[in-house]
Amino acid sequence: MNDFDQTYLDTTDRRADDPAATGRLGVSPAVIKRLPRYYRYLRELIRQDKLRISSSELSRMMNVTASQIRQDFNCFGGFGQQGYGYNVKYLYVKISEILGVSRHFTAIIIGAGNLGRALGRNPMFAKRGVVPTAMFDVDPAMVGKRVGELPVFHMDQLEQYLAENHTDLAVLTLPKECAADAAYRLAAAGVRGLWNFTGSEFALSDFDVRVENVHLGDSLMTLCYELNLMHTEEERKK
Amino acid sequence: MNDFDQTYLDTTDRRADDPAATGRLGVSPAVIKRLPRYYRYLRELIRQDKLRISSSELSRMMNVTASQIRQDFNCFGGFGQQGYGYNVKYLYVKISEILGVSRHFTAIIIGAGNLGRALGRNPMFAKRGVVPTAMFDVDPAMVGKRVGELPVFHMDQLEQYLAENHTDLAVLTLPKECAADAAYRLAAAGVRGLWNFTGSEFALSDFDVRVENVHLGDSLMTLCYELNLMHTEEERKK
DNA sequence: TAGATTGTTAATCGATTAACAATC
DNA sequence: TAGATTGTTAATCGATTAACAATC
Repeated sequence: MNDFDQTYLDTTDRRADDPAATGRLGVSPAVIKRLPRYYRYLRELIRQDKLRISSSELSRMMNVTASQIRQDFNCFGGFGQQGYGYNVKYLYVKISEILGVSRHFTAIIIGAGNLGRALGRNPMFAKRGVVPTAMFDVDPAMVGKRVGELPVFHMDQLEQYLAENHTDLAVLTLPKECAADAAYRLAAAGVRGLWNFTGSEFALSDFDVRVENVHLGDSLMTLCYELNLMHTEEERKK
Repeated sequence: MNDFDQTYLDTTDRRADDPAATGRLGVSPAVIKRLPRYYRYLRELIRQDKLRISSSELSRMMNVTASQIRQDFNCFGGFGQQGYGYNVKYLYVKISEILGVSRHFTAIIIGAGNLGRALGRNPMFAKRGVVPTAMFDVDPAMVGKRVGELPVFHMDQLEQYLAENHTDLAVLTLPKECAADAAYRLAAAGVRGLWNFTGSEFALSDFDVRVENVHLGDSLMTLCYELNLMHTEEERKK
């Protein structure tokens, strides 16, 4: 570690009184949605043993403007140093903190169908500090089995399980029709985040719960739109 | 069908000369990303046998402004009728056309792991007019088997298969490390769309290929950000 | 010190919302 | 015709980019 790194890393909350620095104040959703991508690229830079990076170098890698990168990082109080750039590890740690990677949130998966089982075995959770602890289903053929490391319980045991095991978030991979009911039960039992793959859009106005909807079908359709556009244009040219 | 419907549906390309009407001219990505959601809600309205809907009624259902709905639909030339609203079926057909649902795009799945197999059995494709035809993998234990209806071929057979079977898009569910290579082979063999679940971001500048990246991990992390924020705020209050 | 690069303000761009005239 | 609701223009809002002074 060179001299610079020493001084650089010694930035003990220079702006603790600035709400923006602690991530409390409203950071725009557009910025939030970009943070995980920064996280991925920084992880890769660390893997490559890169110590520092400038906003312009990162901008070339990620295909965004250097301006945007600096603006984004500054929403949280400035992680760089003029004339030097950003210390990769420090930046990675800071973004990890903002994203709660080190909190090690616990998760359960509701619905042990194809998608639920695929997600249950996915290393994605571990990479992001999320710990899956169990799966739930109503199918007697699944209940009592294990999916990878995860035990599969019956949905009837949900409330009991949640009372005994602190659970931060639930992944919803059950049929659309059961989604709203399951979401209500989870929220009522104190689960704070729902990662919703069901395609059902429900309201949980009584509870302080965050819902992240993943509409795989919507994503597929935007691709189909592009393909359709290509076809239409080609036909027009003829 | 009432009198109105008759006249209404008889709108044979009133604006065929207007580029916006045919969807050729650049429609903003923000609008495109909302179309699949309209598609879903309209499908539901049809299921409920609803014949007409106004922008304000739809706005209440979907939690967006009526203004936005009218603006969005008007990017494609106006599907409504003053004083009446929108004919649900007509609107559904129009949006389906824009999204290419009736083209029946063919798809192959590259990577017969957990996620690939889960997607291969997912009814999502059928609902959106996409027809999966085969899966590919390098694992001898999978090659030759079937996943649901889909035969699993070896990756070595990819080019031959594509030469013999017209394929519009490929779903990438193989390991990150193999993604760029597979993407290049697919593009070179004429596949026009890639639905990329690998987390790898590759450039295919030599080809006219559309790539839709699905970063499940990024989605999970934005949820974690929200949860982390809740925790931080609660701790602050204490 | 001189050079580099951030942090930050100002300018631009795009997307959303409001308003209302057109018209069914 | 009168009422309703779109299509469309104008106003607002937010997000991105450009520019540059601060500073390491």
